[in-house]
Amino acid sequence: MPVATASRVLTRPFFDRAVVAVARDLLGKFLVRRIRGRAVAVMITETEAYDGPRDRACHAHRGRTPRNAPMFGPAGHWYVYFVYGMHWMLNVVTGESGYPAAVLIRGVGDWDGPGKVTKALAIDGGFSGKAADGESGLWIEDRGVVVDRKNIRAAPRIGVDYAGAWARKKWRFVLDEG
DNA sequence: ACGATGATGAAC
DNA sequence: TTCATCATCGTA
Repeated sequence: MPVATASRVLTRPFFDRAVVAVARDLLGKFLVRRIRGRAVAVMITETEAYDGPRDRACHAHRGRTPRNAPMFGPAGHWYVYFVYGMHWMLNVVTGESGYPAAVLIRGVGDWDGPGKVTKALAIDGGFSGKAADGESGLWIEDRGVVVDRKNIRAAPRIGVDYAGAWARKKWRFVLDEG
């Protein structure tokens, strides 16, 4: 007899909203990675929003390229890219198709730093453009964790000083310990 | 404070 | 084809 689970896989309607709202709402959700039949789940504790062609910190600011193409696609898909010759960055696409926006998963569980997240869960560019679902082996679940608004801290995004005024927008969200 | 390390995109 | 840049991390 299966036990009713509080776990719910997040689908397109969750992601098909304004990117800043999605970034905030992803705190307390679980990133789940299937490896050899096992599901490894870790709670999302830090995110950043990248919002469209006008946001100078967003990769889509300079238009569509082969790399950032997934950002222009439908919400609920991964955008994964390689930086600094070493690290894979995991983003999930948000908003309506054609509008390039995505949330960077910066921290999960005890792993602070987007490069550590992908390394720990064996995530690489092969996921870019794939759907965030069971088929891709990487998805996000709501496991019933209730996040108090008071435990969410908003701060400027990391590593985007080149973006001028856009670098000062508080589009980074951190889940503080309750 | 800095070097590792290589894909990306824009310029030529 | 070259070149500067880069949504980072570990070590000093």
